[in-house]
Amino acid sequence: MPITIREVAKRLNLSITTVSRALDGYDDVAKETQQQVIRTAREMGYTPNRAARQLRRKKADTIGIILPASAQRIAEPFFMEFIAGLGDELTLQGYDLLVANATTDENEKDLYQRWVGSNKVDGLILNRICLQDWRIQFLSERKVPFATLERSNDKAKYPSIQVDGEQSYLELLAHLVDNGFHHFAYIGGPAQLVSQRNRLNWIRKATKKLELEIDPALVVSADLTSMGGYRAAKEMLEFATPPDAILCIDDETAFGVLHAVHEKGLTIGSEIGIAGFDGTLESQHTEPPLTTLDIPVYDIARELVCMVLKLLAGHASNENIVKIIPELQVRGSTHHLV
Amino acid sequence: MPITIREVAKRLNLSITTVSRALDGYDDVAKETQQQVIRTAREMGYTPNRAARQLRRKKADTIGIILPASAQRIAEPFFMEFIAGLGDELTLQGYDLLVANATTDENEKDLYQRWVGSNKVDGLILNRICLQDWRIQFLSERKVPFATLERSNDKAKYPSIQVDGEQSYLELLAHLVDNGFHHFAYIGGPAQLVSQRNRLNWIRKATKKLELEIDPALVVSADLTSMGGYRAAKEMLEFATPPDAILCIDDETAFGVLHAVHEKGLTIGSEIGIAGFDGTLESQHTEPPLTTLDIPVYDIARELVCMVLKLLAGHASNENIVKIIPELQVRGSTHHLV
DNA sequence: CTGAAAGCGCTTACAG
DNA sequence: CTGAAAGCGCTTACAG
Repeated sequence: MPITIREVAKRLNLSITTVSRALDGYDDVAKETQQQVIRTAREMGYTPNRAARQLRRKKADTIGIILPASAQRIAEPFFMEFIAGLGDELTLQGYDLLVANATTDENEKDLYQRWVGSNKVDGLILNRICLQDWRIQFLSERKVPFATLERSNDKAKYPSIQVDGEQSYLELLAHLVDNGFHHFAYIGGPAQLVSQRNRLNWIRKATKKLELEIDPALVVSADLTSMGGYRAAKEMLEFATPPDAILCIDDETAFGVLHAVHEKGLTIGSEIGIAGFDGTLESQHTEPPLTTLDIPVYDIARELVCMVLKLLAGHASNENIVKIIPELQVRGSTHHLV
Repeated sequence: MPITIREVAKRLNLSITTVSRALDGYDDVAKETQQQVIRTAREMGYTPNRAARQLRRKKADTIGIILPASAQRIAEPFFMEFIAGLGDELTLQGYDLLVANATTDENEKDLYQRWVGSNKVDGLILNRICLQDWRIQFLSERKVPFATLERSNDKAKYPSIQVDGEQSYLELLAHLVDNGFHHFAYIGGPAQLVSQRNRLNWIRKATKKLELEIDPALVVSADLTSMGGYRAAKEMLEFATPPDAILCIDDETAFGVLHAVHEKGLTIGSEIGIAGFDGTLESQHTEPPLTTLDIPVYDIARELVCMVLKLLAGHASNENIVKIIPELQVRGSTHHLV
């Protein structure tokens, strides 16, 4: 039943061509006609049919994000802020956000294929990038615009935001040393993740620079969930020489670590230090509040949207790389208030 | 460049009519023809163009959710789990989820108008229902299928899930009393919210039944954010007779309360009790873990999806109301381990 | 400045 | 069992 352009045209005794052009603001329409068309369309409650417009323009006015199967749940704070940022910026720019949560790897491929093949989205946002990432190859081949958080090793050209944490980790480790911590552990994620490789590298560089040792037995991989962090911490706290500082690949992992350490009965901030990464909103409200390397997740998401939309508009270099430097947020989990 | 039905037809020397019907599984197509069509389509990587199909069928295969302007951020744990549930169930059923985050009330109305007017979505999911809710009237008038979490006072007919916490609050309060707490506070949300009215009612009923008093000065309204909970708690902890137990409208509010109480230096679980509502994943990992009235947010979301899809399929009573009884999760925030 | 017409890629009565 | 044709609601050369 929605009103169509034809009905608006009939009411005004105009052709649908003129109505269409008036609404789109073409300048070859008489000012007065345009005014009338716009007013009447509004009065009648006309909204252009999306499907028709899409079919004609071959554009969906929609950007998609497919959460990787490896993510347990969208429900993690990081994703929440990320999606909020995407949604806000897209809405602002008149686009829509299509979200899917892949359940299995197969299902994930399927989703990409369907969305791209059926023109459901004009572009995509990717995160949790892997060192070799089939998604990047798939989309590049098909020339579908996309932007990513972190870059893979693939040779393709695409805009992205890249986290540069070398200096930040140096600051974090120096801070920990200042507060009397020496015996470091790192709880990371799957080895194929770019962020895992980078963060571990930065930690190694920083420890070398500060002339610290890091026990290989204390460098472990969890799965970016608080449950994973909990289990990993549980285990290493029973070692003969347990760590006195635990660095985590992200805040979510750190939440689980906090829990495990509380259970162990250690005083966080003095007996043991814990640090996360991301600076999620939740990290402010843990007990004690979590020291973390803060990246502006919400703004990163918005920037990624801008990158893709620029690609769509055609006025953008394909190789736009924005660097983000994490900011050390010192909170109670790594230092002792005297 | 995507493959169209025409190209598949040409390759097989068939008409597009036959190809279309073969793919849709009509039974008036020769078995063998059908097999061939399906195989060839797959080989060629054919995916039906969504816009064309939508235009023809007048169906978008998409369900939408517009997060109310009142929600500060999608980034809250509740929304995350909710959206995860919606997304998972929809993907399973071959539908897509369209998400928008309204920024202002105006913008919110606008979004509803656009999505409905332009046929972008076949149905909607609503939450944060108000006692009088214009969204429900708007959608009912236009006969757009929707399902809600909580019911408004409007007379419209629509499927919904309703939380019934009367008994649960009685259990919670009895538990608190058993643990030596008497002086209750409630930090709620805006008065127009159905959940605010209900939860406060249940608390009043329970206190009456248990012959407890509740100081009117300790019944306050925050805004369903942890910051709001933090501020409200900060304030009431300075009262001449502060509460020794704080009930919160949701977990998010409780997170802020925990923070404020930690700052005050009180021992949570013995000196003061704190309880939330929702049973979000995060509530397990606070310090101490948060006692809460747990509702299965993820499953509720999936059920709401099923309700709307049934409405779309035409085989559903419009007045399907499912009741959910919150389950008391006793954790460290309200009791003292001896 | 305005309109008649083609066509985007499908689905679906209708005819054979 | 298969195909020719209409039409979903737009946009956009093209003609006037």
